[in-house]
Amino acid sequence: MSERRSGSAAFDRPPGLTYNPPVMKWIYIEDIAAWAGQSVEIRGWVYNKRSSGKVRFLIIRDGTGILQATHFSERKDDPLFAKLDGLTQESSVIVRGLIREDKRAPGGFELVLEDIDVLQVARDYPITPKEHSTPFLMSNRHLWLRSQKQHAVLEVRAEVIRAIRGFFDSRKFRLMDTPILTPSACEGTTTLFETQYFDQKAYLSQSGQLYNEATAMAFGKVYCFGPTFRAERSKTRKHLIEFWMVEPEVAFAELEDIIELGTDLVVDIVGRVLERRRKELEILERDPAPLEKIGKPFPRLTYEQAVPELKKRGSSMQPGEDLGAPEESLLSEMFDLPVCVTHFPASIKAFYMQPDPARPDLVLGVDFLASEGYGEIIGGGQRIHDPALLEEKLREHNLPRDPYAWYLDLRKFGTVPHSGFGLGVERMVSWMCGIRHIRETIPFPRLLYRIYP
RNA sequence: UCCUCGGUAGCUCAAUAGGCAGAGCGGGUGGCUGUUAACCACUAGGUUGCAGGUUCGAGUCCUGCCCGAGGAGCCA
Repeated sequence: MSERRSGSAAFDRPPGLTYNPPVMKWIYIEDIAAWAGQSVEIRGWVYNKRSSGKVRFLIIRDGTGILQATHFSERKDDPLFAKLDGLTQESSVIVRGLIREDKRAPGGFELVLEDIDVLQVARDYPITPKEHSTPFLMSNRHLWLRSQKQHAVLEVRAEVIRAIRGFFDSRKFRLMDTPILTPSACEGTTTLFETQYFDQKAYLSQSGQLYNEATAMAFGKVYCFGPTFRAERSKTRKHLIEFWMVEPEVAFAELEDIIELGTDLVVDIVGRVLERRRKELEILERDPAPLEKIGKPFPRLTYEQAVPELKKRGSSMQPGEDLGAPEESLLSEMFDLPVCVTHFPASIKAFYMQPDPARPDLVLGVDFLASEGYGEIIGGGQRIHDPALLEEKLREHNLPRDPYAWYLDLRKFGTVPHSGFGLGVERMVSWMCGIRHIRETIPFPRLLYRIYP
């Protein structure tokens, strides 16, 4: 240990009050392979430690990876031993030493300790390297994020989001952010969070679609990507109260165009995750084989084709009813690929959906059901472009005309057929990761009975 | 909102038929020269979710409440 070189006079001061210029290069663990044979500095937290007489193993994480640091000494009173033995799980440290390739070390590289600065010895970290219950971990979500599996899920999430943005940006879609505070319901069916907007009521957005329709008429092809809020008392593994959704909208596009767009998007995301997040899938013990089968085209069924197939497989649903959770599972068991279900009865869908010209009782909508039973990942379709028909549907659904005046304007000034859909980011991530419960696919999930932390 | 299940040490759980509330992990102390959720020994740690009831005696049985989980409906 060299007091001067490491600037370790800071040991006894509160961290953050002094800055000691690094003498060794500060690197991240994810870049470790490039530094083999050199002495470097790693700044991170103690993940675990082990010891055996005159050897100490310190497992360090720095947010980008995990690295084993080692120290040997013949002397029982070795000053580094004293420091190492005082460390606890999640203590913050700066370690310096030589990077060496070693097959016995997890990850293939280890750091031979030369020096360590202890920023803080953490006391009583609640998450131990044994099993815990989900409620306990959820109450400690702010700390749970540090563990390897949660880390891997959120790396995949970041990759899915990069893939989505890359997909639309490269196809020259314009990103048009839609408002979160809105004056009224988008669809009028689901429950909205109400809030005060100075002297009037406002609602948290449950979809950017209606505004997307306006920006699509201004920019041709657009997408919005943001948080969405549903005040539904749903309590299942597929639902979050606050979730992220990407919604493209394309002027002049019809149902077929949007099905192709959705298919391309899903194939692109899956390919990207397989290409860049193999390591994370491995940590999550997610078998990549089912994902490797994903390619164009996806199997298609109309609602009316699906109903008898479902009955054959034991469903008790009545014609005219919407697909329930058991129906979703049955359909996804039929194929190795996501399934597109189209042409639903108008009665079970939103007011703005375009009726099928051949069958006015059906609408040109599409739901994409992920394979392996991960449920609906995309919902969308073609929107009504005829002004008179839209007015009629508003009346049928008992919706007030005034709040929709601007929406009706879109059909008044150069109306065109147009289509779009919404893709739920968390459902996509849970499918990619093979995680059954959606609550682990977002850093801080909002659930029916949980808003802490 | 409805149905089902659960709440015992900081955490994960056990406790025969109603009869002295226990173990592992984590913490502390000591040991071990290559550990991989290391291991071994010792040690501290309890308002059994809350309120009431039955009983000589309640973690266990009864009533009410609180909290949570799984599922349904709704959807991405």
